[in-house]
Amino acid sequence: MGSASNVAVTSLRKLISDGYWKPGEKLREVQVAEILGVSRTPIRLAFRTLEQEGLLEKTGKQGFVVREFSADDVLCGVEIRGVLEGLAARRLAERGLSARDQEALQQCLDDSETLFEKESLVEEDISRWADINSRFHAVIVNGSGSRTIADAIARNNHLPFASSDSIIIDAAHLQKEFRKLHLAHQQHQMVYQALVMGEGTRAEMLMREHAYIGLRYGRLFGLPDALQD
Amino acid sequence: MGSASNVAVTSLRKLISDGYWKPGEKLREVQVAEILGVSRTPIRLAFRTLEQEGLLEKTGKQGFVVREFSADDVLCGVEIRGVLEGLAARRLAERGLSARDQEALQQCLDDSETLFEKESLVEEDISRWADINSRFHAVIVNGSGSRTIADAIARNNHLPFASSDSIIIDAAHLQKEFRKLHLAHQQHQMVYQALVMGEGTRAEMLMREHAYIGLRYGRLFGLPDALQD
DNA sequence: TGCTGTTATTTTGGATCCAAAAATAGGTTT
DNA sequence: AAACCTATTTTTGGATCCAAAATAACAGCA
Repeated sequence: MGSASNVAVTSLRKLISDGYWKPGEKLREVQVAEILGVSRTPIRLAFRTLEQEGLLEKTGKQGFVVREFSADDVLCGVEIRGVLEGLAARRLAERGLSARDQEALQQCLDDSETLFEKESLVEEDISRWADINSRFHAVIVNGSGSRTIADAIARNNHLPFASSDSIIIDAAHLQKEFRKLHLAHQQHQMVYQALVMGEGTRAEMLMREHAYIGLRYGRLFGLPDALQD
Repeated sequence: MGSASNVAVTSLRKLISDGYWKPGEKLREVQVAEILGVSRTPIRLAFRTLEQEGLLEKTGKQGFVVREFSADDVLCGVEIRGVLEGLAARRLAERGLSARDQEALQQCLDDSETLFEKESLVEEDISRWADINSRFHAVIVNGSGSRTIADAIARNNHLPFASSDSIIIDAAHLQKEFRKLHLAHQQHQMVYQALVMGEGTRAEMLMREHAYIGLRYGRLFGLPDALQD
């Protein structure tokens, strides 16, 4: 188990994402300390980290409040991920894929291929897809070969709606979601093609476009309908 | 004057950028506390902030060390700014400039126009240009209308070589630098044209290209010669 | 000499304490 | 009823204290 301070960061991130406090609501150090069963010190450290991540912000007055996000912020978070992952993909294509990377990506495509052989999905397929998707993006991000780029993407991913992992699927309508996930898979295939052919500009463009598919699952964030489908 | 903790962040940022500690060198809390004349508490808070900004990193062992940057990291920092400011410019062009924004940009262009009417620059012109350049970029970043994008750019700018303000001019060769700054000015003009005409894609592309001009002054960061001119 | 296990010292992480700043409540005046 | 000033309570920021972890120093041994 990690230090109390690191635990505080992750626990707080979850509490905030789960809506324990309303947007704009102030967090009192003593209250948070009691909830997590630690003293104020690790909480104060955690507040600084969460502030940098963009989940908290200083008020004009005193203390920190949970950051309020608009539908446009959600769109921007996704677009930021698009341009950054696009940058990573372009670099990967231009430097050339290692055999290891190419295999890993191929494996992702094979895995999702078997997933989509059926006509529809069952609930547990969702987590299978989440895993495949996560691996695919990780290869590209790390494949940029730049820690600076990877860090920038990681920072942006702290916004709970911006990460490529944050695709939320409506389990009640698996039939409808099938088409959408299948499209995501096809986009992965196209990106893969561009990467192995060393077409950096095309890989970048495809990754930028691919980012928007996350928005299609953004109903929970109050996106206008026009952006949803 | 701000709180001791905020002072610690800015003071530490400067100390690190000035090379007080070598890259990879460990920072001891008590030592830093003595240097800045405060207790360990604000230092510990500052370390967290600086870690998020990317100037410090946790070692595998214990404590924080100053992050070491490669020439490629410098390139990536600049490219990241390019895609993010490009995103901001595209949004600004697509939503349309306010009269206020258009005036502010026009004023920047007018100011630099008078700067480049002469055949060469004197030393104080450099700070004049730095101010103009800073204002120009600020209008575009804020013009995106998205705090999320502005924050992402601000975070990236914490890398001391990535900010658009970090153009370093060799005062010993003002004659040679003249051409480079003049090119930057011409790029500003092109960006302005694209913005007022509402050509988002072109504005984005021009901003991305414009970012690279910072690299031309990157000698101090050990960039390979091929990237310099 | 080189290696390993043990002890001593340093350094960090968390809790507590205290003072200063800020928010709140209450009462007064207009 | 609204604005203003004051007093009380709350909350934060910084310093200090203590324990645990980690690093460094050291002795014993192959």
